[in-house]
Amino acid sequence: MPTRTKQEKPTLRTIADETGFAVTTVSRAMSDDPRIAERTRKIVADAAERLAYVPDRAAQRLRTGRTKVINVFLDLEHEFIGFTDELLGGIIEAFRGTDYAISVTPDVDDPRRLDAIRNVFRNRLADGVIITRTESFDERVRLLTEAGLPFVTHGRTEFTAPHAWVDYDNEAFARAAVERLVAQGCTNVLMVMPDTRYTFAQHLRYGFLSAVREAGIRYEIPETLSLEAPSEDIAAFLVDRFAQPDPPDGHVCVGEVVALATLSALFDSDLVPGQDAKVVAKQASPTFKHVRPRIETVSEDVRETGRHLGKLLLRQINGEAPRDLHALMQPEPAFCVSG
Amino acid sequence: MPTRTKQEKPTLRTIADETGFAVTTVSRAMSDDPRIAERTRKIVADAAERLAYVPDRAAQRLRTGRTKVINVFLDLEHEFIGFTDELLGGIIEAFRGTDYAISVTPDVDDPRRLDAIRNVFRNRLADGVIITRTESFDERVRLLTEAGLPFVTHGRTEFTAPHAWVDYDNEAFARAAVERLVAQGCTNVLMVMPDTRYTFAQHLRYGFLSAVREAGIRYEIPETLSLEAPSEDIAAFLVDRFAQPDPPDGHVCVGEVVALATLSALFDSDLVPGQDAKVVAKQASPTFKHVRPRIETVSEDVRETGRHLGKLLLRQINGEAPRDLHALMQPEPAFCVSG
DNA sequence: TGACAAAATTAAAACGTTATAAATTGATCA
DNA sequence: TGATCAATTTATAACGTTTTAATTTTGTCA
Repeated sequence: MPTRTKQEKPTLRTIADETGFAVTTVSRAMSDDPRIAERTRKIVADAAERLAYVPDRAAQRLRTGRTKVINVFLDLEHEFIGFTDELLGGIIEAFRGTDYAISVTPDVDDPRRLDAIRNVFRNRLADGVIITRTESFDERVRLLTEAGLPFVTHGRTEFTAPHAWVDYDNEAFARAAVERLVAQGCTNVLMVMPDTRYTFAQHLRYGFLSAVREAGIRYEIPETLSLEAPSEDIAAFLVDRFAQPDPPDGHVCVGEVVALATLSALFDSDLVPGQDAKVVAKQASPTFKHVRPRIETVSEDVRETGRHLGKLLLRQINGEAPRDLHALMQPEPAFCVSG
Repeated sequence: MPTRTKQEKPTLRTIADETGFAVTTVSRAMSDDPRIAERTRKIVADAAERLAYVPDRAAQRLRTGRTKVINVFLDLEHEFIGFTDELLGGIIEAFRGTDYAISVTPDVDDPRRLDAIRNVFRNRLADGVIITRTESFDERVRLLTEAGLPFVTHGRTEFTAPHAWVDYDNEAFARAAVERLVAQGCTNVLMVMPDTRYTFAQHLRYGFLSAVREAGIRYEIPETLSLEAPSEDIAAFLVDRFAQPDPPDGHVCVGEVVALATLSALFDSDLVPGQDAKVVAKQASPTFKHVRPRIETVSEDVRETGRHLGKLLLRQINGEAPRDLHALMQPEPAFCVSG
């Protein structure tokens, strides 16, 4: 048993007794309230420092209603390479130096997803929320807007009511990817699409189709397959496709997992990437550079995206209207248009 | 403005007024206290249901000192493939159904790392802690033990005082990997080691060396290089090595990133994996199966690891002594020895 | 019937903070 | 000198829960 006397955790009361001021005065002094004399604030600050006082979160939260917690809903079911790490890392970076805690909740893909959101504001679990994999008419957005809880979405919606969002310019990505394939002489390009309920599916499709039409080449979009399918299924589908006549000679890969699946399908079909078919992929993780044979990539800075998500949420919590809180991340040179 | 009247959030008080019982009685009834008559408990439960009552976390926390928060320290700096997602997913799964929130904090690799831990118990931020990348004599473990805060480590330590941990049997992994290389005829195997301060480095080394000696083959452990180095550096080192005489003909890769780096180095040196050199890698993500050419892998079930971390922490919070709270995850068949 | 214990309920205090309203102090002015 | 006002400080009351120590009600038995 250590000799060290079990000393009480210091509270405002402790400082009050120590300095002779009232608890109210100490509380005000701690928040640099101008009503408290400069000299008093100094005395209190010194005492607080000496006693290693830290305010009690629970008490503050009970009294003020502010939780100092941010809730992030993350997709922990689908396969990604480094996406979650980077996004979370960026979000956390944005809150560094503040006293916010980052709480993570799985964003399950079923009706319970709305209950999880309701739980947050019914139980006052967080001051702000970040959601990912946004859909065009996302029920979560509707719910959060109605509840008046600050939130930022990763991905846009098609609601008229404004809300804060951060998105990657997938239209520009798809366009750029097709253009690169065209430049390499492709005449029939394939892209596996995300489920149409996600807003970014529309952006991708638009960018893809307009670039394809502009170039006057053919394209394939597998209708029976989505980006959310198990990557084995995607690979199997492609192997099957490659065995049929007139296979695509170019691939736009919207993520690293589908890129790897595509490369494996080519390999397993005795086709050589870069020769029998060109591949352009969206790259989000640094690890991807080790993939061989090398393929062309268009990069997405996911960590920066996370940082924006956090920063915009913070601004909204601090009172800014969500109307202008947007950031559209640009492909390639990590350049970003921020509102 | 919605017509819906701003109705007050229901509290114990609301239920008390509604049912005619005292607040104390309602509180006890809600926690199924046997001192409260069965009939009363029913009445209160019904009222709570009808009013959609949820207890206020802040008030509970202030009163009881219990936060209902778990703090997970995560490495968000190093490159991984799917590791963080899976571990976090497993941890969250373990707490599903409880009302614990999972809070994530970056585990920075500098002196501040201890401040982050201190912050947790000085500020009563969590009821339990999970730490990763455990070192043989980890200061964080010392600190947490002294503070008496429940915690589980991912990775063992060499302290005599017992604490809860979950670990992967890296000794078995290294041994199995070498044996597989030997079976394929390798005579000079190379392994890039993690920094020696991490406990699992000792386990790897021991398994690796004993298997190598047993087989009577040669080995290489680059001394100037660690697993934590940027993966480009690892690839560059290997390319350089391959240009020198008597290159290794077998590789044990402790992770997917180093495996990709190794494969890229082979490719860039015009060597063919599986032919000029065999590669065995630890596989933790499902995505890795798309890597071509196929290499042999030994799998690690990271999600299951996360689940164990969470479950053991929960048991410890509920009063079990940490002495027997261990789980050693076995390679390959997702088999696990749990204490 | 009253006494007494057991069962059921309750009032009051406390956790540590902040907001409201009131009280004190000191300075200024007629 | 006393009145007035601004500058400081303070007592008190919440926030919503749980715990401690009472109090009331019910049931049992002589």
